[in-house]
Amino acid sequence: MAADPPSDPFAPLLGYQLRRLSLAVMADLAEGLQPLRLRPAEATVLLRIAANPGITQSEVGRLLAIKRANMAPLIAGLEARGLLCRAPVDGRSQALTLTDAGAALARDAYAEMEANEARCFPTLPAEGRLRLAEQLRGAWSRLDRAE
Amino acid sequence: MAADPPSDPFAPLLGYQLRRLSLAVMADLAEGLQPLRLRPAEATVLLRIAANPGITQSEVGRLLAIKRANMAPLIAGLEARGLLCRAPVDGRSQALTLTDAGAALARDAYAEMEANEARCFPTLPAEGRLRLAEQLRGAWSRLDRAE
DNA sequence: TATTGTTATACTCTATAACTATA
DNA sequence: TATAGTTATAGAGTATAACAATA
Repeated sequence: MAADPPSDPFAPLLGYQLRRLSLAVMADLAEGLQPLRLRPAEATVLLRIAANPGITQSEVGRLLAIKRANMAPLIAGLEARGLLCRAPVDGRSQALTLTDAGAALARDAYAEMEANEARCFPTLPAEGRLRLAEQLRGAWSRLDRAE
Repeated sequence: MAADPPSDPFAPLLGYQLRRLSLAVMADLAEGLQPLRLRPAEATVLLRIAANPGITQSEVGRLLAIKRANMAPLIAGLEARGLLCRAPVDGRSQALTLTDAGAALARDAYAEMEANEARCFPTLPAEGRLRLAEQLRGAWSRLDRAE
């Protein structure tokens, strides 16, 4: 067996390293959300509605980069669990708001996300974390616009 | 319509921002690899074998975090296209090496990955890119070990 | 014409379980 | 017992196309 670790063609590739880290963080988050019976995508939808009561389904999709076609079953599932309500606003759009149960679950979900951050980035100070988050946000924002 | 953009609960969450950026970068890469008829996972396997001729299938999986069960059809597909060869090493393991066509395609794939990096991170200097890549690698390496 | 929401469907990657064969 | 490879299957997220209803 060779003692030398082989050269790694992916070491300098930010795209690859980003993906590996993102997958590891998501796996930790998915596990943490399991007791709440929420998948990561469902949790983000819940938090988005909590932050924007009355937002429409397609606007949630635009903000979270989830296609309309994929929003439909997501919202239907959350509604079936009594976590959110729909109220027609103009005949084709519906305003989404959380029920009390939905709001409570959203709070739990956010607490879990913060716990996930603490588990995954224990050494990074809060300041550096925020600055890095802003950099990442700027990068994908530019890319999404370029498409 | 409200003029104020709503508060963003995800702004400070590194996990969320990492995921959005990773998805945007991967989408760009997938598009760039399409002319080569390679999916991102196939390209990484090809590059890993190019860097480690004679590596076994399960070792590739370990290095790339791809489960054995998912490696099987991946390798079979690449072999069916004449991109790699298998040579038995001990009756249950097989050494993987690229054919000439596979090696040529791996070079093209790596060129595309570098082009992808240039498109996605145009402002980041090479030095900062490498330092960030190392940080990300350290982070997921720690997380993978903790599981 | 454009937008909202929906359904159907497919693709990519990941996950587990179970099996065979070999070490 | 542990490992290598395989098969089958399921889950999660994403993608496109097409449709009805509304603006």
